[in-house]
Amino acid sequence: MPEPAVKLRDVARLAGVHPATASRALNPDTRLLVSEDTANRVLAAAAELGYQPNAVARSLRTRRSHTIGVLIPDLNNPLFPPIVRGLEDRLEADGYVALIGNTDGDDARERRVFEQMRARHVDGYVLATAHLRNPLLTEAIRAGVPVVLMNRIAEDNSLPSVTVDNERGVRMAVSHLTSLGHRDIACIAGPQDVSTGLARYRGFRAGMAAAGLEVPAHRLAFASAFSIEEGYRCLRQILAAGRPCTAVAAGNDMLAVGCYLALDEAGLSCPDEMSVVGFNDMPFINMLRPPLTTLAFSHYQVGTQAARLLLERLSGGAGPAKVLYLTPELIVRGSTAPPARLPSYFELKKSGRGGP
Amino acid sequence: MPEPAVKLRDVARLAGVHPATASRALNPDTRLLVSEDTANRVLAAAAELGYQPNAVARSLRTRRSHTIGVLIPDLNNPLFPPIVRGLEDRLEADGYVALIGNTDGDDARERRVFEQMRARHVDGYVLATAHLRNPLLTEAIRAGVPVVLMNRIAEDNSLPSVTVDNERGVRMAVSHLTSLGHRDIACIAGPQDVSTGLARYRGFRAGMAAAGLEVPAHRLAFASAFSIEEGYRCLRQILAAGRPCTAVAAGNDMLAVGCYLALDEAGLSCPDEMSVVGFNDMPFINMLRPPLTTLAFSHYQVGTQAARLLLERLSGGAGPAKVLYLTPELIVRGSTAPPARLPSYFELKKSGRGGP
DNA sequence: ACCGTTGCTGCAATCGTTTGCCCTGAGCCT
DNA sequence: AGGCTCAGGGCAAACGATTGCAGCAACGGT
Repeated sequence: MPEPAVKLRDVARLAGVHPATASRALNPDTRLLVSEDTANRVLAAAAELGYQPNAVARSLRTRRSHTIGVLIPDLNNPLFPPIVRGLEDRLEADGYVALIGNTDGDDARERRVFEQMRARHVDGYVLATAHLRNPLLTEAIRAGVPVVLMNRIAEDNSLPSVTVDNERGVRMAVSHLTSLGHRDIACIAGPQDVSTGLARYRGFRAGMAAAGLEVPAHRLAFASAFSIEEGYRCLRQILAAGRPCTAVAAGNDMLAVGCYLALDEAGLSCPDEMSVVGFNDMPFINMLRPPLTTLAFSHYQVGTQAARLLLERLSGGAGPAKVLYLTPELIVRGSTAPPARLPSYFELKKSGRGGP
Repeated sequence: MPEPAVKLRDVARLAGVHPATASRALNPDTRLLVSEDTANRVLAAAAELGYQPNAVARSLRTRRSHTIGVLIPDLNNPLFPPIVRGLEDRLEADGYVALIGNTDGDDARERRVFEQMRARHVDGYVLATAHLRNPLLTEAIRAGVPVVLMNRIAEDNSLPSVTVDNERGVRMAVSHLTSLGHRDIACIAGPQDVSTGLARYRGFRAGMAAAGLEVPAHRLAFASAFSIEEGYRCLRQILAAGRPCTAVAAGNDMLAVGCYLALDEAGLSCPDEMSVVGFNDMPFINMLRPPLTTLAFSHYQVGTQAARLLLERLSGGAGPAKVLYLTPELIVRGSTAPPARLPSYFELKKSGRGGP
């Protein structure tokens, strides 16, 4: 027995006023248009009936759905849940809810989800999937819907975004490694068509240059995705080159985890024979053995800040797009140590250790 | 320059028909009410204009929002992202989207989120937060909104739900431990007011009974939440009792991770001095050292099945509530091994090892 | 005493779709 | 030929809120 929902009409009737008046009394912005006396009567009536405005009807009339579309690559990536939590918590405070869409890095799927959201008239988008050049962006802008970028930024800084200072982070990582005594440092760079991949790679080159170190091609690999598999593949590739190195800077923690697998397979121990440093300080990454040295920033805050930027736009704030950079913090854990005094593992390998 | 959205009226005009006719032509269920000829004209017009129906207006009229409210304790718990993905993927196939709400195990917050969703007229709920007795349940049912339970079940099986066979899983775990030679097995049980906590504890008792083993009170601890902290606290408590045991069955993987911390602190090695088994096979749990022996089931499938059950209800399927039990699979990894031949660590402890 | 102002409230249109109902014309049967 | 059914499609009323406009009192100023 579904109970009939109480609507504005009922509240108005109980308060003895016209629905229009009730509407004004209920909305804080228009409350001053009605006398305090009737406003109170309406409020009381609404409370008594347990009135909940019909969000759908309201959206239709006001053309605001109080819904935000959030596009992320994959919720299963542990980086995203805290970010999403931050977003949702902040949005909720302003009466908005988030619609989460996973794109799996697939352009077609991204477009589908985007359209779905558009049909539901989301008031704005938060994108964590933006490639450096992304047709969706121009499309959304043309439709007049505010967009905020998270974690990644647009080529020309033309959109509000919140991200971590990636370049600086990797420079910190490199400087940590060199101060431990490493000179032969490999790099597994992320995809170069997203801003994080690019900026971190630039950070690596800058850090190495600042230390006066070379970056030979055989110590460099480009992952096609920020995934464990790619990290594994890339480190294998570097090891296969047969030239010694004592540390590797990975484009993010997932790639670093892939490195762990490749090291295991090669029978190399971390950090004794190879130091590894990641980026992101994902949840649970500190539970690995060895716990990963990485660059941390508040994921939750990325979410709340992105929400803040978007809410600003939604409430009419115009002006130039703000780009927020969070400062990363180097968290030194067990995966980095001074380079071994032992003969390089490449020598050991030749003498039969290290397995297939 | 926001471009004006194309609406049904425009399509109708282009096709030279009345909006009502266009509506019927566009809806596959009513298409047979218009001649094939006009239907095609309408379809063509819609395609040409890139018509996207206004979901809000439709919802208002049809009283179906094609939105599902999903309540989970915390997205940050790695168990949930795959479940949510399963849900979303399955729902999307039927044109539904999910609204995710995190309750943080807080009743007040749960109620707020629930109301929020009700105001948005969600067509159904999927709850992963259900306590054995939950006022929200009766409320939703009274409002005539279908509800499906995930991961946990209702006291009396009165609601459709999908869960893993918890009791059986833990019996498998216990039998694995006993077959390794363990006899002194501790248990860290989860909260007893949720079905998972209760069923797994029952499974433990059943498994021990089947093996003819005792469960003394000092080898039993009840966690107040499925958290790392509680796991840590509980194992500490058991170790503090000073009575030997060689294995511990934890109520889920989070509790097991807490056990790892307690063992580290006590200077005990896993699995040499203490075997640990978890439940859930959370993402990344296999990356720990040692990799955790645990009970696996497809989280993704929990989501898809829950979605399926709900969609069934939404399309009018009545009948008794189905309760789906997935079969767990024991994944043996490095955290379990035969009990040590060494003198019990409790002896070692007395002789000064094992820290403060 | 009259007029303008101000403060409150009601009226009705509107947002974009869906759907019950009615109308029209064609086809068919007797 | 008349009356029947029936398919096809238009009309208009919803769904439940918001909001421009107008009415209407009370009030104050000259």
